Amino acid sequence: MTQAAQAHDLKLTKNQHLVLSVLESSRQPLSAYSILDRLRGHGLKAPLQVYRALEKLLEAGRVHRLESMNAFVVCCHSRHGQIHPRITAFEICESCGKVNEFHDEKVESALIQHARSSGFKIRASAIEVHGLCADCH
Amino acid sequence: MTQAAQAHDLKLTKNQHLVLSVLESSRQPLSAYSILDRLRGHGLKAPLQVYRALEKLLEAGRVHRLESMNAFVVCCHSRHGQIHPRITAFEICESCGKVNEFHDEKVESALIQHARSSGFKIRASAIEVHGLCADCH
DNA sequence: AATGGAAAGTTATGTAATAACATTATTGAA
DNA sequence: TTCAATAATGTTATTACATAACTTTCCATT
Repeated sequence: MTQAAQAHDLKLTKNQHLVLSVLESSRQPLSAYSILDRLRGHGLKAPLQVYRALEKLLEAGRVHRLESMNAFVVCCHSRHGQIHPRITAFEICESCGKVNEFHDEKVESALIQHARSSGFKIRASAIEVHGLCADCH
Repeated sequence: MTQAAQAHDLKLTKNQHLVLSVLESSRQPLSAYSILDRLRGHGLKAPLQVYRALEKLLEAGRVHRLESMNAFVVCCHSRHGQIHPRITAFEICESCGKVNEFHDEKVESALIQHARSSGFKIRASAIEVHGLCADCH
């Protein structure tokens, strides 16, 4: 990710703004198609319009993709222009659907250390834990 | 996962055996459809035949699903009847496609500790690191 | 042999993502 | 301002991934 791409004050285009708004107002991760459904009233008609917006929002660090769900969530640092930690992890509640994004120093250093010892060069990671959140069990 | 499902000496059905064989003979993870393609010569015709076999193999702990790739790999403990560690992680090479399954005590305890502190009850996890393996960089 | 449950077969459909190409907006330098 | 370059958008079609619903076959047990 480039510096420019990390800047959170980049102007969003119309579609990017629409998609981000939908994600921000959702309490759960949304699939691209369910985002599309919510935006048909705003003139969006095709999956690509959503996927292209998501691509830019991902590059800009404003949303995350949950690989194990084929779904997207806003990044908890999306506002504020914070520097985003390197390794992001998610706790995903199978009951209420809520997602807790977190950054754990120990998880990160353990993965980095393991990579170093096996000669692996990390470029991206997907760390997704499924289960029940505190409210649901 | 039940005890019975963990037993590795369970007899496999014809389709389960075919699917497992294909995965074992592949140096890379395979999608369900590419498994199907390789088994058309053996009479398989429909995706469901593969997905059903995969479902059983996953339950039995003989293969893993890579969520970030929509693909499947044999479990490195598939033979041997070993007890499978709780938390499994993968280093996936973006150049040669090879997957390194590993079980890291520090990663596991960090995730468990974080879950405990946030009141989250872990049921499953997907930990997939993408990058370049030692051979490729 | 009868039967009950698991596996397999088959067709259709649902969901996720991208290809290919045409058009419109924006930007930035001459 | 004008024009070229780049980015974004729109549109249609297609590919890839996964499951629903229902039928038939297989096989262990009575």
